[in-house]
Amino acid sequence: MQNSFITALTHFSPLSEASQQALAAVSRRLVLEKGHVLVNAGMVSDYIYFIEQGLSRTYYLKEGREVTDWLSADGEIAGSIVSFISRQPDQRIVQLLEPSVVWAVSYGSLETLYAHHHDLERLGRLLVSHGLLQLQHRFDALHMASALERYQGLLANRPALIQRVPLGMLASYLGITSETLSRIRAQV
Amino acid sequence: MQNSFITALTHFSPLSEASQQALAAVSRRLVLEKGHVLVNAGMVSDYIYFIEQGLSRTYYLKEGREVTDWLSADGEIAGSIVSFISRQPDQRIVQLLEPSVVWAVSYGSLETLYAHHHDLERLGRLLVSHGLLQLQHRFDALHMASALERYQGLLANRPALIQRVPLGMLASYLGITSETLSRIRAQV
DNA sequence: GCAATCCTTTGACAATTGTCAAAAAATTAG
DNA sequence: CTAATTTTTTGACAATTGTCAAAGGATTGC
Repeated sequence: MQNSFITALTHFSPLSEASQQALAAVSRRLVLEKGHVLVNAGMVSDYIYFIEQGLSRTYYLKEGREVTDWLSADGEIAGSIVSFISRQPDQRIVQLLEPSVVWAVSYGSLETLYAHHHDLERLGRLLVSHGLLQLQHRFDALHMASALERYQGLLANRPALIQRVPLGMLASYLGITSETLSRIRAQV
Repeated sequence: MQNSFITALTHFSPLSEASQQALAAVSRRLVLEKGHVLVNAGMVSDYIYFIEQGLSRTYYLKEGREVTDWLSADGEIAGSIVSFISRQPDQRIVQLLEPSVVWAVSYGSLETLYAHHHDLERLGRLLVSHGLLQLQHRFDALHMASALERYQGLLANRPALIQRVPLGMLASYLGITSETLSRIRAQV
């Protein structure tokens, strides 16, 4: 077991030596600068990313404004998940907010690996399940919650993001405006 | 291929005869009345359900009010997904809104099937992926959207629900109050 | 290091949505 | 079928949040 990416994955589910090597063979490690765009809008995203170190933001434009959909930091998965899974174009853009080290795996190579290695297919299922839990948790945090509750939830669950992500992006991540978040911050 | 449940699943991914039979052997078909509680709050949910016909609502209490988290109709999966996946207790309750015919499969039997049938593990991955897409779609529909936009989104995407689900439940499903939804309906 | 740019804060005000209460309508149970 | 219960609608008002504009800070690039 050689790299941080595969080490992190095996914490979800064990992998045979063969599977680890096959996965390592199709993963590429990228050292990228802040601002680099991992996925552009309007295309089918062919890659999924694992952030060894750094920070990415997934966002889209709604009525000319950027809406932050997701934030991924060290040890997490990043990408335009909807497009990657559905194999359809999507308007989401994925951009690095910090200089980052990421691992990239293509959809096609994953498909091949899944077909040949049951343990990787299982790992894939568990990773998607984990993603679903995370998304549901995020959904719950916004559902029927006030702007203050949303901010407090973020503070409780992902405090590091508050330091690392510009306020405007955090605001739309929470489904509120920058002005409202700025005022909440001033009060609390 | 004998039942509607397995037929629906094979539309996601093909299953060998052996897998189909193994799955059929652990699935139970239930004919239940309106109001029946499939999953109670505070416990680990051991079953996942497929609704052959009918309608279920997943909800929880927040400050004494019911918050509708999910609605599942004919041909869809129902249950307390968070608890089922995480194997942790959850406050969500799943209740039938109509007399329904559902198929139930236990977590334990699914685990066993996954371990022995790669094609079922793949199907599981694809089902969870599909669930993730649905949840993301629902999230997007509420993110940075007004009450009117949310209602119009529901009207566009799941018009049947508006006929079948009481207004109060639809309102909290959309993250708004009953009064607001009632007024939107009166205007549009 | 400094100018230019971008981001955040603050203010004034408007729009949206929530709250509480009561009436009207619909549904349920006997 | 009718009474009881629950749900939906409506009204009056309050609270929250959004919008626009401008000032103040911070960051970036040369």
